[in-house]
Amino acid sequence: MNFRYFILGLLAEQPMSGYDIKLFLKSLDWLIASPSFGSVYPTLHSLLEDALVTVDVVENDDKPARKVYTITEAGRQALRAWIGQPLECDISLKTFLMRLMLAGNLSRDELVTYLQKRRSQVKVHLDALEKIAGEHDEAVGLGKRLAFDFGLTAATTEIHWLTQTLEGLS
Amino acid sequence: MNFRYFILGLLAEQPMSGYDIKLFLKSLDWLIASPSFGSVYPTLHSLLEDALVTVDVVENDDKPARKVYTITEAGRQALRAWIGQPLECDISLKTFLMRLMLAGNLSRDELVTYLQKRRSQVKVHLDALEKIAGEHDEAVGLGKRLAFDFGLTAATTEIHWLTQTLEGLS
DNA sequence: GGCGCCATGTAAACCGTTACATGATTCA
DNA sequence: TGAATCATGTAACGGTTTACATGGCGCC
Repeated sequence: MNFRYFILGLLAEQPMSGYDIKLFLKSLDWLIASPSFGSVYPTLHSLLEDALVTVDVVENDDKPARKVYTITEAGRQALRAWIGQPLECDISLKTFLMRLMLAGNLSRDELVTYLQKRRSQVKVHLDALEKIAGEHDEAVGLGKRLAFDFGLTAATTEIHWLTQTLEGLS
Repeated sequence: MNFRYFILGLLAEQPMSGYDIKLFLKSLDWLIASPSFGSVYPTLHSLLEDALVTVDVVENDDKPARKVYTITEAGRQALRAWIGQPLECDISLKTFLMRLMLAGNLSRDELVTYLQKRRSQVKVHLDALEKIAGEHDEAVGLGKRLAFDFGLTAATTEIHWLTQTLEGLS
């Protein structure tokens, strides 16, 4: 949801310009989401104002100058605080993946806990979906039936993936 | 994304109050998304203003009065226009599922075309993901590797589901 | 010359959330 | 008495998109 910390997290791995960030995010469009330039640049300005990043203007002879942003120590601290905060009942897939991408800032144990928590949350929603899919059962329109079926498949797959990933991690 | 037409689509199946809609959407929270009351009621007012729905105030003795909204012929027309419009490069999973849920307004052929288009779009994104996952391969952080892996699994599963569903439909 | 890419930025509009207000009923 | 559910609504706020503006380079 909030790209602010995701962008900060990307800068924690390597300094980037707003254009770089936008391009990378565009390649993740399907997986996560791609904010527009009109969202990326102001976010960067805001991070700069809060001293979580610094800028270096890199001049190029043939290409326009680039503003490369680098994370500061305060930025790393803020990032750790954001990543460390509990998952609540958040469960948005996009947020899960954004945080997962920044798992480099997590210890192995923290990552395991994160994935386990996600798994239990998906399980809750799978059970809930099974229940309402059972209630609506017949009579309900074809579209709803298909959508419920897709949800069941997606949730089951995610739980399976989480279990396998957790096994690979231990 | 835009709940306006999704809500209109739900009303096409049966008249509902804002509260009913919110409850149903809440049960779909994980699968699609659940707009708040502060979003549902104004949307309903807007639909009413555009004469796409009508209201009936149903008084109850023990419970508060409910405002039950019913779709009009103009509303059905607007809904058909929305559903009929091409998918562009939209591909947001939520939008796909919202439209899928309203498939009752589609002919069998249109539904098949819709699912086929979705499948080809997911395939494009699967290929793109495989490419960037291959590029980043080693060196890239654990988090990114996991996220890419999840994306690959999710996309593969969706394509598989679409293929099976299409087979079941013919 | 025109198109597309690189690169940055701003302002208005849009859509949604959060937080509030109201008020009746039921249950502990 | 207080909390929870039912039921509707408004206003401020926030994040994002859309649409614009700028400007140089390389290619056909």
